[in-house]
Amino acid sequence: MYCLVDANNFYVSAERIFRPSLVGIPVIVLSNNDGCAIARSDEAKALGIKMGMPYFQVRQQLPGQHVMALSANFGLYGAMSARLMSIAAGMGPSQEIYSIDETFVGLEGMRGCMTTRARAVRERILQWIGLPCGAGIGPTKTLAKLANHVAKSAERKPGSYPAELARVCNLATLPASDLDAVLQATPAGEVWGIGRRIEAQLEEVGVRTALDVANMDAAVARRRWGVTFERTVRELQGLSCIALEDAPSPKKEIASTRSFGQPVTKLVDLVEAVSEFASRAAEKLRTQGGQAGQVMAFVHTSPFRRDDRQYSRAARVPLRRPSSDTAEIVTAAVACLERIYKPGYNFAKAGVHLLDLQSQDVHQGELPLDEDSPARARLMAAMDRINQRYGRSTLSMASVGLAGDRREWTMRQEFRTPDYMTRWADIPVARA
DNA sequence: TCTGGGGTCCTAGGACCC
DNA sequence: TCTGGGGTCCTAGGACCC
Repeated sequence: MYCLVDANNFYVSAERIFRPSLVGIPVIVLSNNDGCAIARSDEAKALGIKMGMPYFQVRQQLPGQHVMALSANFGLYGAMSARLMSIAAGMGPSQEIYSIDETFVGLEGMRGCMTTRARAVRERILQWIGLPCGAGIGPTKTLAKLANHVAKSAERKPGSYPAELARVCNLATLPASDLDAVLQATPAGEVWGIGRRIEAQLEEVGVRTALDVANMDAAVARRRWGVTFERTVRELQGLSCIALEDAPSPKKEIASTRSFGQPVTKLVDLVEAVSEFASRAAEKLRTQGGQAGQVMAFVHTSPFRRDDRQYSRAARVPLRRPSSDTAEIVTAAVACLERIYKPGYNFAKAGVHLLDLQSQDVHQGELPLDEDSPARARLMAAMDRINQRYGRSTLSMASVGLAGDRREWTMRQEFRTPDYMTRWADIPVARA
């Protein structure tokens, strides 16, 4: 059994805690560059402002509305998130922090009424830190997510679901017919794991609600849409397929990317930007105690500027050995950039990814042999002595290959006489 | 004129091997 | 003139999430 706790309009709610004057008016929080709306208060949603809507469109469409727009303050949201998570953890024995404003809590072994418990936790969060939340409970993570959606909708859109499911919704205690009704009232696209693309494809075959999805044949689901979607179907049917990840797994990839404030065309400017991104990424890497095996950089033009010629490319370079050194990572990122840069384009975005991450504790051993070290000369001397004593190629560079006489490029010597004087096997034998 | 950033997982297809 | 079957590994790109 799982409980999903999730803050309402998290960024906006976090801002309102410190600026109560924002309560009751339309508020949106903007992405970097003040580009588009990434959080909206209920009042802003009511005005028809969509998630991800560009800010300039908000201004065009709602001239007289006095929508309060704030640039994102991620430091504030992070600090608020940590408090939210620690209070929500009291709900049960295990916890997965799923995103900045959402957490799954595992309820295994818990006694008593989970609905009551969730209500208490929700109240505590509201009272202690002022964040309004919804909570959903279900036998699988997908159903807990769905329950959370129901809890929020029932609270804010009266009539969408039974009113008693508002704020805290426990699907596990619902009679089967009521559960079916809830699933029936939920569009397929609201289900966790069903995005726009799959929703449209499901629509084509007449699958429109969460109930329709739950009634699908798992084998058919897998054949057409793959295992990820099959898991979604089975989870809706009540079979847990997605485990709680209570220990945050180390990152497999670290990225630092930005859109530009204005189009960039010159290589020098891109070199600066990419160097900056690479530095930020290297910092993050060191924070998690990791090393990168590869560095990737990309640039692309703006797909929104229809009249511009479009260009999008990425390149990657392996590091000689895994590193978290800013200088090495910047050098590699700039080398990528120089391979992909083309003049004559309006670049809108660039970024750096660090790949093949591994822990700092893992080391590929290596002799400390810089080219000018005295040890290097001794190494060569030892190599020569060994080869003199045991025969040429006893020690050689790996790039020479191991094929020996079968190598393609060696000269032809089909008629050579034996090594009478320098090879034991070839020494002539005198017979009496 | 102005359209975010950071992730994960899966799959198809190419390269390669025996 | 004729050219199989089975497998692995890697990568790019799609899809999804918040």
